[in-house]
Amino acid sequence: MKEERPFAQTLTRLRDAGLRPTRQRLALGRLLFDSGDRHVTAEALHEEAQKAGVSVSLATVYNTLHQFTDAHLLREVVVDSSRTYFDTNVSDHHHFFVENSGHLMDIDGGKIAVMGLPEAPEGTSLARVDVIVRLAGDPRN
Amino acid sequence: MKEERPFAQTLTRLRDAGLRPTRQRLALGRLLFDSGDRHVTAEALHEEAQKAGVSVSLATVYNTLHQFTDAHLLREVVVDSSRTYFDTNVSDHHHFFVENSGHLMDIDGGKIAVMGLPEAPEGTSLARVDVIVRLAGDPRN
DNA sequence: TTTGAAGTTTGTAATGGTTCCAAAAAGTCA
DNA sequence: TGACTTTTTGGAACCATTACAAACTTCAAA
Repeated sequence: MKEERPFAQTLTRLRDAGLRPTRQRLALGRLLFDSGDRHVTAEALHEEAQKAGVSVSLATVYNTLHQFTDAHLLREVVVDSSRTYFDTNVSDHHHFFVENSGHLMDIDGGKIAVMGLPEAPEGTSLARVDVIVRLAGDPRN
Repeated sequence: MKEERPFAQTLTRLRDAGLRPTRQRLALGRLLFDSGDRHVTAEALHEEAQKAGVSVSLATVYNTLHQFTDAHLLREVVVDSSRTYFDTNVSDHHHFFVENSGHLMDIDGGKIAVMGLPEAPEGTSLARVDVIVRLAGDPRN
């Protein structure tokens, strides 16, 4: 159960998604998937890549995040109209959102149940139910 | 139980909120509150005002929407990162969001119950729980 | 291995919703 | 009315995101 080769895991994910394993996608994939569940913005990931010594343009970060999202390797979380978050956790779950710090935390989907949901109106079908628990942050932070 | 004077209702709301009843605020207030629950974007309300023959700048529409929100006459709904919706329904409720048309519908808060919510983490307090039911829209629309 | 077509990346320009700003206009109250 | 405060306004500025066309990679067939 040890990591054989550094890129092996991400490489497989990319192949399965039909995405060419380019240097940039591999590097971003590693940053995103090699360390548990994460919530990132494009800007933040870009900065992180720079710091890790990986040269990727911001445009590519955006492209990649969207391609990963289309391939269901990521999920977009809409909580704040000023920026878009991408979540590496694509399983059934919800979020805590700390309003003033912009910090996101997962809430396991198994823990929460939404009762009494109305039917999807005529001509539409249910795509997803998002529960966002908005928190007033501690001003001391 | 009839409407006495056209602006009376909005005027009272403004006074109660400590907002001066200017021509612009009265006009926007009427558009917003005189016809049931509504979900508007700044651009849409601006256009609507123009069509109704009310001259208001877009900047004022933004200012007013925010002031109304601060005064709890409106509530902001975050469902789509590309635009901000304002909701004239400030009571406890949730939303249907039709993903491709951008259409929002209220779901009465009494109908839905969220079970199993975790406690707010140390140093934060619960501000609000938003349930967003995302719908795949009918492509025929 | 070479080659060429298709897919990717990149810097930069463009977009679009929203906010900022300082001057002009309107509301308030004695 | 006059003096003062709050609002409104048009236009510039902002900023996250997207668009674009040129340069660069990838990949598989020859």
